[in-house]
Amino acid sequence: MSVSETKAGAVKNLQDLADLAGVSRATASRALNDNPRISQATRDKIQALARDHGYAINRRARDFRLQRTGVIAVVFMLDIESKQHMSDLFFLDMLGGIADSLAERDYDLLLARAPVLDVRDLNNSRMLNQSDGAIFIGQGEQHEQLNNLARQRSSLVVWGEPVPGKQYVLVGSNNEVGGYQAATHLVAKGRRKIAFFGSTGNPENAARFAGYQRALAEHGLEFDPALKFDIPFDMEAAQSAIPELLQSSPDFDAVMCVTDVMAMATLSALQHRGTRVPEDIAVVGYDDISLAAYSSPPLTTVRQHIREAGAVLVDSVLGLINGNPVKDTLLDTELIVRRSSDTKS
Amino acid sequence: MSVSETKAGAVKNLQDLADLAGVSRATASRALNDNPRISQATRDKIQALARDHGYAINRRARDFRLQRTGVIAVVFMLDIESKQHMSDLFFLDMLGGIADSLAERDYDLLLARAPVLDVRDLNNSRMLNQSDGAIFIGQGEQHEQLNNLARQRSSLVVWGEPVPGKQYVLVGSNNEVGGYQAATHLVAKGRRKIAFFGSTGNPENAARFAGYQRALAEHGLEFDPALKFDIPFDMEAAQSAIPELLQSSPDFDAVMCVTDVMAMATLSALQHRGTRVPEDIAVVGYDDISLAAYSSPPLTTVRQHIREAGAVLVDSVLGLINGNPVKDTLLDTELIVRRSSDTKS
DNA sequence: CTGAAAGCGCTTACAG
DNA sequence: CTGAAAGCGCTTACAG
Repeated sequence: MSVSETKAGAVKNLQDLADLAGVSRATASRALNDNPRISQATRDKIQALARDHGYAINRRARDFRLQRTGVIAVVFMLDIESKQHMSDLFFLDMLGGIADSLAERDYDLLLARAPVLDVRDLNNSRMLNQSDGAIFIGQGEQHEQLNNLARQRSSLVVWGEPVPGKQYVLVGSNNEVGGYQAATHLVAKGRRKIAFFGSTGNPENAARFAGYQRALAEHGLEFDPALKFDIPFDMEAAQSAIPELLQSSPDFDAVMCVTDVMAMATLSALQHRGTRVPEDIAVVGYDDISLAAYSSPPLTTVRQHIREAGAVLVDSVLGLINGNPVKDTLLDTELIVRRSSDTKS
Repeated sequence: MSVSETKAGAVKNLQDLADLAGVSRATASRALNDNPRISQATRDKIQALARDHGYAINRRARDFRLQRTGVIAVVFMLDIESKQHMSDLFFLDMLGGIADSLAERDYDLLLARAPVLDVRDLNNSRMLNQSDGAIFIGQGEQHEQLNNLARQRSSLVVWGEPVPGKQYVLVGSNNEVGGYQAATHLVAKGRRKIAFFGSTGNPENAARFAGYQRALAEHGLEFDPALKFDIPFDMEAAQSAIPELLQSSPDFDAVMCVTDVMAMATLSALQHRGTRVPEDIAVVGYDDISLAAYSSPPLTTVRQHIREAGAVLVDSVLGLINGNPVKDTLLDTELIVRRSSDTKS
């Protein structure tokens, strides 16, 4: 028993802990890291001491010493022309999935500071220089810039659509099949004039559109270019564009939207002009964001397995960091039928 | 992430830059930080050199040396009983506001790893020990635990409702007034039987409820306890609870919901059973999340100025870190009238 | 106005 | 099995 057992000396760093245990800093460090070179007895004793005194290794110092940052940057690529927002709910759901996976692996998440207009600006930015790796969500219209980045930096993973000539590791879901599933479902429900809402300026949407066209062709329906509408991502713009379009456009009996958020804006606009959904016009979205089940009516949509996607993105970027070979991943999509396309749901 | 060394002498640290400029590391450091003790000429020269060679101060090392982390932790307090999710859109909007403000101030954002059940668990966690300050969103039912934390750690700000005896800096909006605005609006629209949807287990909702009661009283309406419904935050549970409640409950001609997300679930349930909104039942939400304008019908709601709130939270926590006196802030709420309560909107 | 030196809290090759 | 020492990239009191 020492003279005074008061917790006079708070254990604030490794040196304090080593002093307390009567060993060197080196030994204390190894013991805490369970290095087998240290005797089991010593390890136990030091670990117990750390626990009792509420000491935990200072991770920033550790990372600094190990020349890693412990940080993964997450960059949301926004479609410039269409003013897509970070508040797109799909992005936010995705962010949650990534955050959880990173936390499990003991990495921090650094959020992109601002909408990135040009990836080149990132090259010397703090964001990329001071993270161990980066996850880009969406390719936007910057495929080439991403390729350049990938050539210079090793640990970079992109969520999106595999485009020819890409030089980065890609994780995505099968957009062509997703588009095909949505359109095929509408055809099966007896719809014949199926509109397509959304810009196809980025690879993901272009693939969804290709799937839509394939579905029409396979079912003997002719694609009518007048039924393809370039709706902006931006909710505000979409909200004003959609009613206008509904007024002047040829008739259709179904709409396939390129995101759920756009589909919800469409529902609102349709119902406001007295159109019944799904009786008059069926509506299908894309993503299956968490709110899709709770719109009125609940939204039929193509589910992207977002949480799983987050986990795969994290696994992939950490694989690259650790120098492992990492392959592309394409996740399956899944049609979720709800009342917006099916009175019986 | 390391940049591949194409240039012969890549400037990767302060020493390299100093060598290039023919000065000491100390001078280079001071020059980059625009220290007036260094001659203007030297400062200009070194800063230009840094720019030309793509060198930026390694912020991790700098933070480490300065014994700060450059990180603010953001912790979302979830209402346990009612299984509130982080995906509540209000939280996500708030997160965006905080992220932007922190980025402007050159701080990183560390996201809470998991739903926090008991704040005490955080006390020795990495999250709090290795950040310069923390922002808690919502008090949940853990007011006391927050008080304990605040006594031990200085730089802590809470978003929520001012409750008596709190020992932490608080930022919030005026929930009592918000509730009052919502209910008063419904009364003004001629509604007489106004239901209240939501759990009042946390201080914010309790205040909204108090405002609702005050509005009824001031307008000579009697509060009917049968019209107060304890709806869970959890969307899934809410979705199943609401239809049930609609079936067995006394009649009402309006509903005030404690969040927009709940209001959207209510819209969906009401319309599914054939109730017209707002003709039969008017619905009012709370928060004005970005999707509120795009539901069908668009949602009347009490706006919390979320982006501004994020900025104030960040200013407050940075104020505490810098040792400045920081006062509580109560932001105003604003009634936003849309079609869910007003056919003429 | 500038520099040499110490040190933030760790880890690890090297030596014993 | 354990320790002394170097060093990650910076900043700053101290000295000149």
